[in-house]
Formats: sequence, C-alpha cells, structure tokens
Amino acid sequence: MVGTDGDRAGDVIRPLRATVGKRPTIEMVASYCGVSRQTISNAINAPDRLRPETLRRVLKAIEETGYRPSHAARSLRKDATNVIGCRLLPSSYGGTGGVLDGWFHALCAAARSGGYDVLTFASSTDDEEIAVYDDLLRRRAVDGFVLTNTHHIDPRPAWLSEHGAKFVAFGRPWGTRNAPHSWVDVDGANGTAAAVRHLAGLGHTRIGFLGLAKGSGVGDDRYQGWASAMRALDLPTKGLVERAEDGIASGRALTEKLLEGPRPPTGLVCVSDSMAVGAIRAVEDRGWRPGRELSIVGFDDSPIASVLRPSLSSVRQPIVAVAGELVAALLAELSDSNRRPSRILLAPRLVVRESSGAQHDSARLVVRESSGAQHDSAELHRFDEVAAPAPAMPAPATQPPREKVSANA
Amino acid sequence: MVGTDGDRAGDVIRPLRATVGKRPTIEMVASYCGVSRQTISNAINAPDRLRPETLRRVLKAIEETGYRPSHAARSLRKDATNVIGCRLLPSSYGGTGGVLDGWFHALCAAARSGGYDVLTFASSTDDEEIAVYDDLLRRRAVDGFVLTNTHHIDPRPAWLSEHGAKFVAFGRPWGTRNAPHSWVDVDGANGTAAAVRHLAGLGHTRIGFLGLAKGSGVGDDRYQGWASAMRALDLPTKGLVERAEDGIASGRALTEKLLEGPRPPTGLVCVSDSMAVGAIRAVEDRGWRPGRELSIVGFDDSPIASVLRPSLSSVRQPIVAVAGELVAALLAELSDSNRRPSRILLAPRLVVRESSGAQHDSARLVVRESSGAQHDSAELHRFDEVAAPAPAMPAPATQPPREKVSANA
DNA sequence: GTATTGCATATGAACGATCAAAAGCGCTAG
DNA sequence: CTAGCGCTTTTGATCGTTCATATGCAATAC
Repeated sequence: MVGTDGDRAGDVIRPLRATVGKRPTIEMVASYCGVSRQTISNAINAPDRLRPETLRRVLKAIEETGYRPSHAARSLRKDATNVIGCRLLPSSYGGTGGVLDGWFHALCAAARSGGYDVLTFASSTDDEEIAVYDDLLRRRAVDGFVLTNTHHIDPRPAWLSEHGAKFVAFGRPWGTRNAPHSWVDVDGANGTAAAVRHLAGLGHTRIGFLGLAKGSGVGDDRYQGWASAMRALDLPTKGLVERAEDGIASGRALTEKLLEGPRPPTGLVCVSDSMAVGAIRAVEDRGWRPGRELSIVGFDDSPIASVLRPSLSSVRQPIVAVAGELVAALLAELSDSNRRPSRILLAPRLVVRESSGAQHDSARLVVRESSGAQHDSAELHRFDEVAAPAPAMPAPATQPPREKVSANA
Repeated sequence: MVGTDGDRAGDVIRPLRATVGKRPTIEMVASYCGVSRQTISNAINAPDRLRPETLRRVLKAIEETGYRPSHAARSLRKDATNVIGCRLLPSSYGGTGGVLDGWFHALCAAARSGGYDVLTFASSTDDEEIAVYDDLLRRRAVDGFVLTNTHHIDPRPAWLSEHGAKFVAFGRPWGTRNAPHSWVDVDGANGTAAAVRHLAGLGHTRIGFLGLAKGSGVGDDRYQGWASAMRALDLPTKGLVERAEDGIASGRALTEKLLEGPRPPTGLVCVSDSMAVGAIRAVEDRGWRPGRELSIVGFDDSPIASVLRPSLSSVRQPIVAVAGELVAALLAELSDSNRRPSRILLAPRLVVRESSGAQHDSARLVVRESSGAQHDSAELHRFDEVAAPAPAMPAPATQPPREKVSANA
C-alpha cells in the first residue's frame, strides 16, 4: 500500500518511470494507479467485478505501462499454459511439397486469435513424436496437441488418451472404430466422387483410379469415393484400378499398366498429385496429351498443380477451414473437460484445370458449392455420435451427413 | 522431511504411488527418495555438487517417478523460458511453394537438441509481426526470436534492438550497413556465379539474367554474382539483363523480351524458380526445348524443380545448415549477453538437371564442393567484424572470405 | 579439546500471477 | 443504534522452481 500523503482515491497517478522498472509486473501497475494487485488482475480476468470508474482507471494504467501478465507466473498458478503443441509436418509430405504450410499458417492464426500460442516440434517417427509429447506433458509446457497425418496403425491417439492428454486429430482414426477423441478431416471420398462426376460429365465412361495399397486409410477413403460414384453412374469398374505406394514413378508405372490393358480408361482419378504427375508422364511417354487422350485429375492441389503444363485438375482440401475447426474443437475440449468428442468432416472442392480436358467454358462447372468464399469454401458435416451410430467402415463416405452447416471461410 | 521410523540414509524408498500424485513435483521426488528439494534440483542443474552415491539415488528416483521440472515454475524463477519465437513463413513464399518447410523442420530439431522449444506464429505484415513480438516479449513468453525473410526496408531488426530483444536473422540486413545483430545467410551471389560458370563450361557465351527490380537485396545479391562471374570470364553483359517482380508470368514475359532482342542469350540464369518456370514457358511457346535452344538455371531448388519436365537445374540453399547456424548463434547470444554478433554466410550448391542442357555425364560437374554430405553440404564463411571492415555494399559477394570452416552436415 | 576448513545437504525467500476469503463501506431493515 | 446485506477492494496463501544462505558433519589444524 505504501501509504503516501493525500490519498484521495481520485487520480493518484505516480510518475511512471519512478514506479515501473523494465518490464512491469502486476504489483508495479497496482502501485502506479493506487490499487491492489488483485484489482489489476480482476480488470483483466473479471472486469465486471470492478466499479466502472475504477476499471477505467486501471485499464488506463495498464495501457500506459504496457503491462501484460507474465506467461510463466500465470501458467504456474493456473496450471494451464495456453499453448498448443503441434508437430511440424515432414517436408516431404505429399511428395510434391508444400501443401500444408498454408494449413499451419491458418492453425497458428486461429490459435492466436483464441488466445493460444503454438509450440512446434519436428519428429520423424511416431515413437520420436510420442517422446516429445511425453516431454512436453511432463514439463507441463502445453495444454494439448493437434495431431497431424494420422495413419493406419497409429500409436499416438491411444498413447495420448492413456496419458490423459487433450488433443484433436487432423484425420480420422483409421482402423479404429469409434475412437473417443475429437477429429477433423476432409472427406476424400467426396472429392474423388466429384472428380468422377466431373469426368463423366465430360463424356467419359471408362474412368480409372490410381490408388494406394489397401489399408492406408486415406487411400481407401478416396478409393471408396471413386467406386461409389462409378456405381451410382452405372459405369464399369473392372480392370480400372491400380494401386501402389505414392510417388511419381509409381504413378507412371501404374498408368502404363492401365493403358496397356484390354480396355484402357479415357479418364483417370488419382489418389494424389504425385500419382497424377506420374500419369501425365506416362501419357506423354506415348506422345499423347493429358486432357486429350487421357483426362487426369489429381488430389491435394499442391503448388505444382497450377504450375505444370498442362496444368493439373486437382481436388483441393479446405485447409484453412480445417485449421479453424481443429483449434475450435481443441479449445472447446480444453475448456469443458468431459464434453462429447466432435467429429467434423469437411468437403473438398475440385479445381478444374487443363489436364481433365474440360473446355474453357465448362471450367465453371466445378462443384456446385463453389460459389462461396473465394479462398477456402467448404461444406461441413458434423457427426453426432448419439444420433448416428458409428459407421461400420472408417467413415460414412457416401451416406448423407446428419447436419450440414456452412463453414466459416 | 516427514520423519518416519528407521531413517537409515541408505535406501529409504517409500512406495511410489503413496508419495507421488498425478504429475510429480520436485517435492514429491524429494520425499520419495528421502532428500530435500534442493538436492533434486542440484542433481539436474549442478550434478557435481552431489556425492556420487546420492546422485545415483536421486537420478534413479527421477527416472522412476518420471519427474521433469515444470516449465512454468522454472521460467518464473529463472526469468528465461527456453523458448524461441519464430514467424511461420507465408505459404506463398518462393512462389513455387514449400522451399522452406525443410528449413523450419531443421530449426525445430536444432532448437530442441539445444534444450529449446520453438513457438510459432503467423503474420502477414511487418507491423503485425512486430505486434506479436511485442506481445510475446511483454508476456515474457520467449527468450529470443529467429527472423526470416529480411528485406529491404525492414523495421523489425531495429524494433527488436530498441526493445532489447535477442534475435538472429535469416538474411542479411539489406540496406543497413553494419547492423549490430547476428545473422546467417546464403551467399546468393556465389550461387548465381556458379550457375554462370556451369553454363560457360557448357560452351555458352551469351548468358542472360532474369532478376528482380533493383533494391530488393536478395535480387541485387544474386545479380551481382551473375555480373561478376560474367566479368571474370570476359563475357558480354550488355542487353542480357531483365528485371521485374517475381513470378511465372513475369519470367515468361522477360524471357520473351530477351529472346526478341538483337543478340539473344543461349543460357539464362534466373533469380528464382518461378522466374525459371516462366522462362521455360517462353521457350516452349516458341516450339523450342529448354536445355537445347536455351539453357536455364533457376534458384531455390523448390520441389517443382525436380518434377518439371524438363527438370530444372537450380541453386539449392543449404537450409539445414542455415537452421543449425541460426540456432547456434541465438543460443550463444542468449547465454553470453554482450558477445560480438556473428555473421555467417553459407555457400549454396548448384543442382544440375535437364534444363541447363548438360550431358548426362557432365552432371557430375556441379560445384566442386559437392562431394561432401549428401543432403545439405555447404561452405561456411564467417565474417569477423574486427578483422574485416564492414563491406560497402550489403556483403562482399565476390571477395574471398576471411575464414573458411566446413559446416556441420 | 576446540577452532577451522570444506564439502554435502537443507532451509527460507523469491519469482509474478490467481484463488479464496476477509475487510471496508454505504444502505436498508429491525 | 446495531445488525445484516451487497458490492467493491484488499490481504494472505499458493503454484513449483531456483537462488542465497544456513546447517550438519567429518577431517584437519592449532
């Protein structure tokens, strides 16, 4: 309190420099404007407890001193860090580079606007990643995690659950049915189905699929979309599917194989842009032109898609919306401990370019929802655990969603 | 101390569950192995103060309880967070995507192995970025920063210096001579010079340059390398330079312009891969083939370089080494407050592919240092501030470095 | 035998915030 | 006039470390 003379509650503002040292603490601000610690704290955390007049004075003092609560002190007391941990994606992700740094950017932005920071780390294997989780949890350096790149036999969700960590995953819990954690994912089946419909709309009837080896989750999902769309359109599927590991080389080889078959496809949906690039190679090897003798659609809309010549039609994931939903889900989980996990599936959007052979005018045909936000429009499906029993296979790719809400751009 | 019976100093190990709650604190570990707080702390921070026997016992207890010091408590007490702040690069960086996520990955790895974590944030403008710096500093959430993407009139270094923040920059302080902070950069002039020598070695005498508008720092540096190498080889430079903003479209237009000139180049060094892609387009527009009628070299070795057809020769930056040096410099600065700033320049490496028209066999010709580490070899120049007076222009691109040390792969 | 030294370990205080509870104070009720 | 209530503000305790200093104890010195 440091009682000075003339303590009229009015405007006892002491000289700033005298009271405030290098970086102000709550105590300094308090004495600076003649109130107690707790009043400053309340002005920040529970403004409604202050008399309007006091609040005004305190906020002014905070403004003038540039005070911000110490991260360490606050974390220590509240046992919450307001920091989210997230593994940086391996640079090779997607094979064709850089699909997801836009996502990461959006993630950081969303976190920050929710009052959180993002702590980033690198790891190459699941075990290494778990070791980092362990470290960060033990040191109480983060409140929760955002998982990326979930895959088939993924030890991470189980480990985190067992250790009582809060987290949300980008990617469905492939293989495990009805996992108890929140996730956000892109409806790959929807994307490949859109690709099929696009090609069929251009007159193709023999539409092939270049996929990943079975059991890859993402690959199976995207395959399902192709298969069900083909079925829905009464198109033949036999002899039109090839699978291998991701990559340009394998895309080329598989396309070769399809084209040498008895009744080769005239359209081709690929599980990734890498595969699609391989397909383009194979077509060019024959002296053909992509979009003419074989129409090709990729997946991911990686940076190369628009740079290639011919440019590559590709299914774009609504990465910004995904990031926003992830942060929203995690923050919800952090604030309300035992709420129902949220499962959110966002629809991707087909970007039509040259490789699918659409006329310039029909490029507007895209998917019908494309009229929305210019940058990152997406349909949103929320899976309500109670209303909809857990699907038999990973996710109800072809079934209509329960709810449909328009996503925030 | 909780004095129990039979307090022989020997092995008074109490049942783990009884003593240790959810996440163990230092106090729990202490009582668990029958010593005081401070002894545990010492075992971690100053092991030499303990009797070997005690140390062993304590370490065992730490191991068994899985104890790790609370990040918040430690930061609060030590007034140091062991966290580095770094802005996530804009996703559009480099125009052709994803050059730098490998760098970021390496940065995180290096930081972690030095006992630090990386806090990531997104920002679109310099002012926005400074606002985040301000926030993080006020909250004492980070110990220092790694700056990226330094550019011509860059308010960030000055702001950070004025506010007494520790930081290192990836990129020279363009425009400001002899800035007082540490930096690490890639010797772009060295890279374009290597590209010139490569093309000259293939027999080219008219080698053009596609650059950025003057004053862009990076662009000027790379231009200087081209110019000085041309001079050194006694090759003509007149009418061989075009400049504009970065991008595929402008690369295409500029190349067009050069090729329509009186004595068009047969080789072309580009300031970026985007420009180079544009150049390829322009060549193809004429029905020519890159690497035949016009040999093209890009800069950055972005993911598209190897995917393009013909594949693009390009200058690769030693991003992993850069990240390592940055972390090393920052940690040094953090531990020894008023040490001389370190300025480190790393040499890039030319990756020869089809677009430069080299024979398959001569692809081994690269740069002579290329025999080093397979992933990320780099020459390292350390500029000793005392010995070498600050260069007149940004950096002594063509002058021989003072010291030369082989970089850690 | 007591003082001196040195080493190993223990104790009190502090870092800067928030939580829980107490205190001041103006008003109304009994 | 005093008690009780409601609202605003203050005080004491606490989070989990590390720093600075104190204590215990054995070996050596005087």
